[in-house]
Amino acid sequence: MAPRKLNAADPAPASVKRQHKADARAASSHPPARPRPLTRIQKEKQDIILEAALEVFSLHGFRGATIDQIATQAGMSKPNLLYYFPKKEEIHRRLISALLDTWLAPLRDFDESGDPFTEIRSYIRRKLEMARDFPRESRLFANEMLQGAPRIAEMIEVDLKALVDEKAKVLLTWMDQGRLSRADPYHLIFSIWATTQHYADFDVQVRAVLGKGRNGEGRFEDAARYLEQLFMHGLTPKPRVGV
Amino acid sequence: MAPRKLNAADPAPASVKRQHKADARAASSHPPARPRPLTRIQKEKQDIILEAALEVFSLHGFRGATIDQIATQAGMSKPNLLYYFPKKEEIHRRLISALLDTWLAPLRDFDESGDPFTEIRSYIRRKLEMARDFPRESRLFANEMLQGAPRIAEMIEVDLKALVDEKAKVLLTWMDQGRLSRADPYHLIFSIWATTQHYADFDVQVRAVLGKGRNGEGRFEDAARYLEQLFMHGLTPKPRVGV
DNA sequence: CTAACATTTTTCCAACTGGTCAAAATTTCC
DNA sequence: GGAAATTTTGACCAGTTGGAAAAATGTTAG
Repeated sequence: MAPRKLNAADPAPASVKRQHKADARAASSHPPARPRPLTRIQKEKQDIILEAALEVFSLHGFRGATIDQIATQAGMSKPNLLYYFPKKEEIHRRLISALLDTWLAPLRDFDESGDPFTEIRSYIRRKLEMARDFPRESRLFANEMLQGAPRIAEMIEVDLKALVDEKAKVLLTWMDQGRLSRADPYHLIFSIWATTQHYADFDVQVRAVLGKGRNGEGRFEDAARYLEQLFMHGLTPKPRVGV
Repeated sequence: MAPRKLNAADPAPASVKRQHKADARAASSHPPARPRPLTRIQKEKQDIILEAALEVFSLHGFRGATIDQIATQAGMSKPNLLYYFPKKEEIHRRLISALLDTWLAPLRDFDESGDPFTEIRSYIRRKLEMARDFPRESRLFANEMLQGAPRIAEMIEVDLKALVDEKAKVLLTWMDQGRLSRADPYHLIFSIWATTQHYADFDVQVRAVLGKGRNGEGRFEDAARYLEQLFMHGLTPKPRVGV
């Protein structure tokens, strides 16, 4: 439930800088002493706010979302919300960094010692499950990407790149061993990301095109079946394909 | 250069409703007479504005973009811009409908009488070229989708669906003839959309992950090679694949 | 009960937003 | 050249936005 951090961007110091009087608690006059025990109530409210913010940000993007909308969604007044998160950006930052963490977990679990096809298949499954179960997170991420990832540029240039480099190497090894069709490992990963996240990010379009009849969860089962077939066949090594 | 319209959403009546005094020209007092000859200069300025708006909207989405930003980008004052497009929404509407038109052209050209693999391969190529040459259009579209396509819901539910239904039928025919591996045609189309548009919509991520060394246009050539391989192998019909 | 702290609400504000309007500058057409 | 039409600008506005201040209302430990 608490996977390793890709990048711990929310240490606390930043967010507590001028926290409500709560930090003077327990101690009396230490300069920037014991930052915050963080009440259970506080944690709860913060979660409610983050949940509401996810809803709003994922739909309208950072600029398009307003604190008022988030507050309403969270069932509280704007100033009350600002009591917990003094800055709009803070809320967004928290969401993004929490997101990146879980978002890349499936890729991290990519196991070199496993069977290539089993690994790829289960990676696709997991990504697809995430698109189904956490579409808002996916859209939040997509929104950030569309805008040029101003707030997470470093994260993707350093941490994400390192992770993908590592996994690309694994894929290459498998290819060298003839256990996987030779193909650009980076683009292979991109294509898995793209095809799976598509079902979250372009959900409206998918639903519209599939029509009313095919909109239950079945949609994702069909997608899984199709994608498995595509990637399994597409990456099965073969001496050559008769033209 | 002027493909058939998917949906002519900008007839004129709406946009001329209270146009600058220009419409009183030529005639003198016809009720809603001759709507608009539309000067060459007007057309030019409008194009400049639309170009600037594309830049801004594709980056920030509808709500996130401001008229001031667009005006600055277009090198004119806000009131001046509003002289040409009295409403922010008008600009956006124009962009979207122009976009849909060209965006779906490749799919429309999908030819039943052609060879399945040739058709699919060239469809992928074209979509990839569009991602390369018109990334902003792609992002504008993606932005709209992420937000639930409030402004084009009907368009995708009717026109787009009809087009995809038609092409799905073509794919099914090919599959029945054993010329194409049996697979869900809708998800097949989705996967092509997803993988190709990914290179426009997630451009930052792609660049970051590929690293500085691989950022020239070569990126797209690699992608094209990879995707062709994936889809060609993935969809080649075979009696069965040994597990 | 009450002092100390935590939370919430009310009020307010300055900056920004989409948009108006009339005057000024420019272009067009005779 | 000059009247009429078009285009551009500057001043302005009402509504919204992110956020600050402080008063009001809990809550809790002694």
